[in-house]
Amino acid sequence: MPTTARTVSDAIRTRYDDLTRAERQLADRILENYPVSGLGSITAIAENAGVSTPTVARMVQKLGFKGYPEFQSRLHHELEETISNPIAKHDRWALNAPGTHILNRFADAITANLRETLSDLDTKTFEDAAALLGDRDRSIYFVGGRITCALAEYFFTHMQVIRPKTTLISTNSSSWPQHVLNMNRGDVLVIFDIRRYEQEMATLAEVAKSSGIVIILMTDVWGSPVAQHARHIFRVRIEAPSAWDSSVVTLFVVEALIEAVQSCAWDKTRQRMNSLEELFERSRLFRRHNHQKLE
Amino acid sequence: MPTTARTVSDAIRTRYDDLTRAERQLADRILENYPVSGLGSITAIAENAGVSTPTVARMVQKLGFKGYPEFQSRLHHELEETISNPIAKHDRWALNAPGTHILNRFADAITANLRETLSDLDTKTFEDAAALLGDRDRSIYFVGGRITCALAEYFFTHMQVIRPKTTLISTNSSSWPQHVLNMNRGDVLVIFDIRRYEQEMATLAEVAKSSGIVIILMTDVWGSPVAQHARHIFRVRIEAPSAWDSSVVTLFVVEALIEAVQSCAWDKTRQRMNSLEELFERSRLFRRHNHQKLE
DNA sequence: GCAGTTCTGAAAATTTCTCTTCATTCTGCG
DNA sequence: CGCAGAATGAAGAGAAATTTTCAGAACTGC
Repeated sequence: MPTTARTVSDAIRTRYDDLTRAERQLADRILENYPVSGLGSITAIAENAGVSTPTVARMVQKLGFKGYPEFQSRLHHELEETISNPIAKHDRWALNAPGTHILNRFADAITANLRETLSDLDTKTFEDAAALLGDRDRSIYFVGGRITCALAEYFFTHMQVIRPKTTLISTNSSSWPQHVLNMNRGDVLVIFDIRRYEQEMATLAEVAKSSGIVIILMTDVWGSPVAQHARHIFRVRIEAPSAWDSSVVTLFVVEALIEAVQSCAWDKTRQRMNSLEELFERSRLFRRHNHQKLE
Repeated sequence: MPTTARTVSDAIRTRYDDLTRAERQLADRILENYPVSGLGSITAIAENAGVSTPTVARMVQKLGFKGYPEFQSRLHHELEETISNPIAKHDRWALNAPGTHILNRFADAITANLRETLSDLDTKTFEDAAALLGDRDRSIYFVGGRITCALAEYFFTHMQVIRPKTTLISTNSSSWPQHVLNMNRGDVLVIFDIRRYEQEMATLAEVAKSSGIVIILMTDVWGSPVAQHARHIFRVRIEAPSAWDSSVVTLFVVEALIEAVQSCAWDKTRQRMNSLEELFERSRLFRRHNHQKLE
């Protein structure tokens, strides 16, 4: 056992750079369901990772173990420590932190939020919203509040790659009138409005709706005033053991929507992404100049 | 496998009366440290209980298993269920959608990412990073790439409320030199660099480090080139059933850090937040003007 | 492209594990 | 005490796992 690493996972990570392709594939698989993954025989672990047994044997030796049996016995000991420690039972996510550590409390809260949000979420709302966002005849606009503008931006950045006609509206409401002016009947406005609802956001929604704009709203369970103007509403749980609300589940919904839209019309998207790739490549060349100056 | 018993321990207990002296001694030993005791080979378990290997072989057959391997594999499965998080076992999150619906697949992937990230995360890294970010003597700078700049912005927006001397650096690298110029020894640079690592980011890190700037890096498990310059590294799992990587867990870490920093020096933070509240109130009044115009 | 190197898995060699046989030991009872 | 019957473990046969070898594949640098 290497003296530098305390656990097997440490050993794997510290030497990850030295591993070969097949070995990394194996290492990833082991870490994926750690430490249970190492329970079975060398054959089982190899098959599970889609590599040959010699690869496993070689890697564990590379990691500093005498052989697979020693590797496995280490794993057994770690497992034993995790299991026999009563706190370790279920409620510990970060293995080397107490159950009350902020990381563990946060993890509990977020999974609860995710579970509750999803069990409340109407699949039809999701499908319909995805279909709207995927409709290339409609322009899409994104707007968020002080905190949520980062989410709007994240959503926008991805959608911009996937399809044309996407616009990010600044959080600063003074720019809103001209945006509304540009919108056409049937266009889609994605609004993020979460606790500390901003009154102007409701006004924006009202005005937009009366111009025939379709509104998709991301909000919390208490419901923003925008709700009455929105066609599709995502009510997300945002409670966290923190002075702040959590945006993790909101981001989850955003990412799921991105994937839904993307897979909807993969062919169209693909070509667009390739073209963009090239452009990014070129702009990277541009930027290399700047970085010369930076040095 | 006996149909009556759900678990191995059940099987042992229901047939305990039929066991012989040596078998009971063995059974007791197995139950004593269940289910970890059955991790090793039949030889190990026999020695541990002070009986011979045939005794073990006979007993497991008596209990209804075909042989020791079957017995052991049952034990492994039980262990696996105990270890892995019960919430993650839900095969359906969104109740009215099939298990293969994108929402459910995403939820599975994200909880797996969360679990793996947290079990790999060194608590000390977390504490140390939080302490750095909470140190009001140091200026904090945030920078992200094309996708991750939204995360940097989210982090920045919160930290800005919590403490002074926070700066968001534009993704556009042409602005970087002047920022580096402004930084002082001991200042903190939070870098988001995830897959599709950007070379200039590594250059920025290198330059910053040589000026005595402390770097905190949020990256994926493959490791960005920035890693060699960073003092604290958060390796986050980002795999999702999508053409895109998931930033959900990264955002989780960010929020946990925000809360850790905030609770660190709550008194100082509180006063600052109150002052800010007032300012926001006033600016809201400003904005009401705009919205009058909007109508 | 090509030579040299590294990586990889099939297969054989080796070790270890599991199970069965069988002789020995133990237990209960007349 | 001695015997029948069950229980136990030593030893070996057989099975499975682990390691090593080696030849082909993949990659790298020129």
